[in-house]
Amino acid sequence: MPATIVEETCSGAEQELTQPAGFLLAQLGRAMTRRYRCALSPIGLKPRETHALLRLRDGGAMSQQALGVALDIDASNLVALLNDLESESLISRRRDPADRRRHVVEVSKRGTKLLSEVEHAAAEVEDDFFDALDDDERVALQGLLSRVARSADVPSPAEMAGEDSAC
Amino acid sequence: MPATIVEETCSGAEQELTQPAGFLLAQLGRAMTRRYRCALSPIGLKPRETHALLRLRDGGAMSQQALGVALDIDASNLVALLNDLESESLISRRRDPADRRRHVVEVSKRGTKLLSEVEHAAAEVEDDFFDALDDDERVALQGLLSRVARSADVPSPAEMAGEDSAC
DNA sequence: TATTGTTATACTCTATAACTATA
DNA sequence: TATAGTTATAGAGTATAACAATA
Repeated sequence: MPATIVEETCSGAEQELTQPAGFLLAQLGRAMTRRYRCALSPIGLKPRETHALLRLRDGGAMSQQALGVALDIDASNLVALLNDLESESLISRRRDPADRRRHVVEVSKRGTKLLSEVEHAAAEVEDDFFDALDDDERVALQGLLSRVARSADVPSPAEMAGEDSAC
Repeated sequence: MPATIVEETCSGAEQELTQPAGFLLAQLGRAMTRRYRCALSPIGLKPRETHALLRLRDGGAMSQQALGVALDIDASNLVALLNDLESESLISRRRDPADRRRHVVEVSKRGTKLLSEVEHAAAEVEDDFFDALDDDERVALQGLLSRVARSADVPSPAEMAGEDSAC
């Protein structure tokens, strides 16, 4: 029996293959989202909705545009997301009296209460996902990612209109 | 005039808001994928396809299942992806004589040649994305992410069938 | 004229189940 | 019976353009 192929296909164990950090990041991000979705679905929230609630609670009330930039989600897609949250009374939208084009978005009391339940589930997912890292390493990772996020500033598809480069 | 709201909504600059590492990871992964797509589209490759080619070149020929696990992509979705790559002669599929159920996937010569072009573009994207980090920090990030990837072992949606937990 | 939010739409990605051929 | 690959399909996510209200 040709052990060669068996070893190749079944290897799995310890391939020290170094893949580009970008692809690794993209892949882990997807895996993380999948786990969030799994853990949050019984509560009735999607990962993105949860992230929005967290951001609104910790960042305070803000316009939809500001929230969109913060979550790196397109403004048009944010509308539907907020509609869902609003229909369940987890957030509120009100016109900004200073600029009536704007909607000021805010977490409701009900949303805040739900967040405590959600936060526990989410923290559990993260704790499991980052199991290989000790506390110091998790802080280090968090710091590195935060700096990347702040610098990359995530041009967000909308903000790239009118540039000479493609896309 | 209510300066409160103006400051809140327009802040932008330096909010030291610490978001959960998981959501940060998911968000950056999406942003990274978007940039890959932008940079790779003129070449005619999608991020996932590029990742697959890289993995096949660096990991050697393997079965579709093994590739699916490596890329954390569902086996059924992998089929279409490989069909596209094969139709452009970038990879080849051949039956494994030892187990005729399996397809051994391999990068073609043409695929390898294309990869050198692609790698340059991808590296440029990454270099720009991780601009805030110096070389040591990039290595550190890569190491942390690699360890997470290896430990989390990414259960991949398919592998979770038959467990008592939901999802 | 530019910006905020909205709607509609097309496109991609992901998840699920059922089928086949091999084992 | 179980596994590798395939197909089909529904669902979630994403990108794009056009529009109304307001600045």
